[in-house]
Amino acid sequence: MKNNFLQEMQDRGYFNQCTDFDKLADISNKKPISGYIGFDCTAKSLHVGSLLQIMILKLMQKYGHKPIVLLGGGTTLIGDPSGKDSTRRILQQKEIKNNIVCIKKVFKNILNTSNKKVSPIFVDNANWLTKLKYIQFLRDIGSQFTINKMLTFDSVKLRLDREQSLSYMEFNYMILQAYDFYQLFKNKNCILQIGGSDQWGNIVNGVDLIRRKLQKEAYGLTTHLITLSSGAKMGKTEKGAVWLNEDQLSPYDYWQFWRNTDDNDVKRFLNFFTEIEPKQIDKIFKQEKNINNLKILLANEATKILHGKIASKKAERTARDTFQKGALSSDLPVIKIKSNEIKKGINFLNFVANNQILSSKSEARRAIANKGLKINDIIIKDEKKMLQINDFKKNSLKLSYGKKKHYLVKII
RNA sequence: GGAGGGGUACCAAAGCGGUCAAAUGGGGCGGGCUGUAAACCCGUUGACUUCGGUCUUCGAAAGUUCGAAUCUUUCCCCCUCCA
Repeated sequence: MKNNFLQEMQDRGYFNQCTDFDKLADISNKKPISGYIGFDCTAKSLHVGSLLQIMILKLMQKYGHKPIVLLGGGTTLIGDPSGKDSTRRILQQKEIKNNIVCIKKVFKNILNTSNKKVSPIFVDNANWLTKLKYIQFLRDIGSQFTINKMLTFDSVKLRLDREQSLSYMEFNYMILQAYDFYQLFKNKNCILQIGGSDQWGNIVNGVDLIRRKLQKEAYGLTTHLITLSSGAKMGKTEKGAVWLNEDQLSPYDYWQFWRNTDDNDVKRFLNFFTEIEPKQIDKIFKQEKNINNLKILLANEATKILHGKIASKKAERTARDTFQKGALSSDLPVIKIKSNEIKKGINFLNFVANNQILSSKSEARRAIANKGLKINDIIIKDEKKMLQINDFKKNSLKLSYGKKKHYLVKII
């Protein structure tokens, strides 16, 4: 059985496994379906680790299916033990609510919200989970699960094998996730749950629960977890985690993240994180031999999806100006200083520490000792340096920390 | 509830009265090489400093001592076995 949506899932390398591939293909050939993916709300923004999942929601839209975005306001109160060594910090409900508001923005940027047929539905499982009655829930839902089976799931087993504690609270996570699927199946006619391969157990539990309680078939599908060629964890820039929200990571830094992709990951990432057709990607790879041009393509396309065409172009231009021409570019982060202060001279160490370029004066001293700080591409050697008016050209100077972090200092 | 083991920097893990701001490895950061890549090599990794030092840190608090991550007491937390 062939289905365009699932075919592209495979072509792009998203697809890992499915509870019943053929039947799912059959159903989605006949009519548009609804599918959901759950997202954690532990931070104010998602990061690239979640981007693959969002791309899948986008792909559903492409083929006319309806994506449901489940923001786990309820499950985040508990914390998913999958793949974690220790219990996470427990967040307050208020904090989670705020996180949800912030996280939603990204989905609105990336997904198609104008076409009513495929525009995403947002749900928050706090709406039903926080209203559960304990005894009733145990009788209705808890009775459907056996501890024997639950103990065999990796999320539980690995923790126990490594002799790390797993609280009863976390142990319940998989039941709640199964219950989510059950709720969405009943109320939103959602027949599919998608997740990373580490979610397989949780997803299967949901499918089982639906079968037992409703005698109906739901489907689960998982994606490969992204690994880097280097084996490192994906999602780091010069400035830390790769957040998707613009206020946490600028479009320029986001662009830079993709620009710095490992050679061996470029092709996979073009498939994963752009909308260029897989066949087209093959063709481009045959034509373009300069890997750096392909990285620029990746950066442009990926940034376009999240921040839009204009921001993407601007980031590319800034990168070209700073790296290739060594010139000042207006899109670099700007630090403003007052003209009367600069006339007196500003202690450079203080300046660098106070503007969050480095976290302390000691660190700044070290950076100078390691030849890491530059003004207008000239290495600073003297830690007692004072910033002076003659360091500036036309009221501005380029301050660099390392090779990739640049700032524009302006006199106002 | 009983018996034992343990809590050290971002993580893992040594140290068990002074030479400890604390070995080593990983991670991070900077430099070199290069292609804004990988690999590799070098440096660095508490804060402040007039570069002489000073201050804060080894689960928490109190104490012994000229001197404590190291010894004592109390408390908190984690793990294993038994009940």
